[in-house]
Amino acid sequence: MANLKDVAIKAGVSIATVSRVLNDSQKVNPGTRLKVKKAIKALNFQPSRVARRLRAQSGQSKLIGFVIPDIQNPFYVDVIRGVEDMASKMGYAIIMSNFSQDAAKEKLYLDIMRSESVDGLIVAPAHEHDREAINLIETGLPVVCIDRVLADIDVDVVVVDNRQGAREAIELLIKLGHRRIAYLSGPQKIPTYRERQTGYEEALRNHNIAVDKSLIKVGDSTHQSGKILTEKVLKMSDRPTALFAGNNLITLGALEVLHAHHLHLPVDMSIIGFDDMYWAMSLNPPLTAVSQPGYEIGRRAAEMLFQRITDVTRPTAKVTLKTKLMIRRSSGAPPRQ
Amino acid sequence: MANLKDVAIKAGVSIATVSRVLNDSQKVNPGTRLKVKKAIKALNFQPSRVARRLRAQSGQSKLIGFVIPDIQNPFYVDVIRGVEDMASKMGYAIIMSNFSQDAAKEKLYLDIMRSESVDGLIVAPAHEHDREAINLIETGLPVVCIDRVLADIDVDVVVVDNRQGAREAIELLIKLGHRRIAYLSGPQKIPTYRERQTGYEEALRNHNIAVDKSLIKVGDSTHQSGKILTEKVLKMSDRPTALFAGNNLITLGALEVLHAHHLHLPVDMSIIGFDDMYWAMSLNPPLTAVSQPGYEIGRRAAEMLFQRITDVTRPTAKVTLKTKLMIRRSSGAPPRQ
DNA sequence: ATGAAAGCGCTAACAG
DNA sequence: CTGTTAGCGCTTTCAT
Repeated sequence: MANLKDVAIKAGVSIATVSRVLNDSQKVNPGTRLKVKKAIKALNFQPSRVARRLRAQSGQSKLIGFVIPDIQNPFYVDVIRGVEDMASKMGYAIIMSNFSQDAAKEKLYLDIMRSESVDGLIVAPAHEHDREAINLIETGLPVVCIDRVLADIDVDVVVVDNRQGAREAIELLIKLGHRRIAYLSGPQKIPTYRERQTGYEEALRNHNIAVDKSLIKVGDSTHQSGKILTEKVLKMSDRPTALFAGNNLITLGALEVLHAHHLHLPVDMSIIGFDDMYWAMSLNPPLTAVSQPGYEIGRRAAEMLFQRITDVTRPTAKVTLKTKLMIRRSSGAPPRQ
Repeated sequence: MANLKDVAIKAGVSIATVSRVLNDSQKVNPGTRLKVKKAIKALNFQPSRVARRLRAQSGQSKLIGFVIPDIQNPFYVDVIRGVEDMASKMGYAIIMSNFSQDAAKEKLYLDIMRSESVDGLIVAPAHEHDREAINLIETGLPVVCIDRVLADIDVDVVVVDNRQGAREAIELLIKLGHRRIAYLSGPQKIPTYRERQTGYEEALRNHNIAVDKSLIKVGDSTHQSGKILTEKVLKMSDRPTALFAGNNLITLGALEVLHAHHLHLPVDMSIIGFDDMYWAMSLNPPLTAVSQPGYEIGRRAAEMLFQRITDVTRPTAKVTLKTKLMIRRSSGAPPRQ
């Protein structure tokens, strides 16, 4: 690969001059500039981002990192697109890593990001006491958390109103006549699932329906877990008439089991999922879902990160985005009596 | 961030010694090693990958890049996981970028990868004459192509037997009694779609069914395109009895339209999709699909890349993986007469 | 307007 | 076994 020196020689100038035209800083004689540009093109020269970053002070690398909890979850894919669009608009490059909910990998990638001298990082902490994330923030690196908050530390964050989103979903089911509604939850240590549960319980209480703890099934946030929890629900003697799934992977798992049991949705069982998917209408019946604005979350997070990189001292902010209940057919009609 | 020098001072040794314990190269006095390790921990020191990479000769960065055509497509998500698992097993870090089928972005990210001094790159070329990809390979950077081959250039590649996969799918439909089968294709300039079409036509010819060009609908590789093409098919006066969708996004779009028209699958219309998804069983009816081993493609591609990085002169190889027809209910029973 | 040179953090060759 | 030192490719004073 050609370097500055090669270009300088070819153009008959010093490397400083080449660097100047590269960054079109200061005054460079138009003639010289042209010569240099020609040399750059001729050599197919690309400045090394690595050398640049080594030289640059923090905040000037034009590089951010994004550490993704689970790339199999379409929600994060939306977030990625949002981050990316915003970043490319601002002239930033992104490096992303997926840690598949594996704590060791999370640490590994967080370390890599740090040692890649990123200007800042977007992180979805594993849970609210995520030591890795906290340590990282304490080093002073600009960080924006998404999806999940962190306890005991002040940090920029963009989240969604999980409680409200869940409540609306449950209220729809109640309005439709359901009284026994199961909640298929992800791990309780993840705050989002607790918040969704709070919304679930609130809706029930508001309508004078006692919360039956046996209807709250807790697993992890995977497709597989959705299957297991749904099987459990179907085995119950006083089976609920509706399901509220804690995330989209759980929803998909639940649907698989429901279909396998040849249940007719929504008549035999109603279901609402947390997280919409662009292909929710390809499901049969089309899925009623609490839509999180994943793209917007990504966009806002990137935006906040750039602001913090520019001004490290600005007060931290918490942005809470609204969910939207997408009413389709899976929530359906009143339950059979 | 602490650097080598800080650690050296703290441990009372030279930076060379610190570097040695870091790379546990050569002999270092166990006592000294301990002191250094202690200093490293105390300062929470992390060697800069940037500086390391600047210093390293090509092939020693322990960093590979992966440029993804469309992260919304679950197929690539599987590939990512395969690449990642293999890479982390081999001690490589990955940087990935998604270009959302946007040629300008593809070039941008390819350039960034190059200027990040990656040791090698995994690429799914936009099409077989993708200039960017070809230029890149010509610079001598180790590259492995996946999913799509490149014309006129010798490069390592791992693909799938698209022709065979498509043929099996169509043969199943024929066996089920279908005679009029539509193919919802992605862009013809992408070789995979042409290969799938060849398989489609072969199956038809093998069973003495004339190929009706009006049944081959060409769009792009998106969900939206799947919807449009399916609407077209449904408007045909001599509507086909089965659909073969060119990729999973197209499949999902097709399903959405089919359900919207209240068609009963597979009785009113049978469908087989190219590309399986882990939630194909969550669809109703469960989707019959040609499963591409995405994870395995990623694993193999990473493996080949590491081999090429180690030995640039080895002859290039083409790995062709088999697809597997996952017969579920959407392909269904014979068509109504 | 341009060039010379220092130095970002690290590794490796060489000396001791 | 350990220290000294020369760069890797670039940006940025400081001179000219």
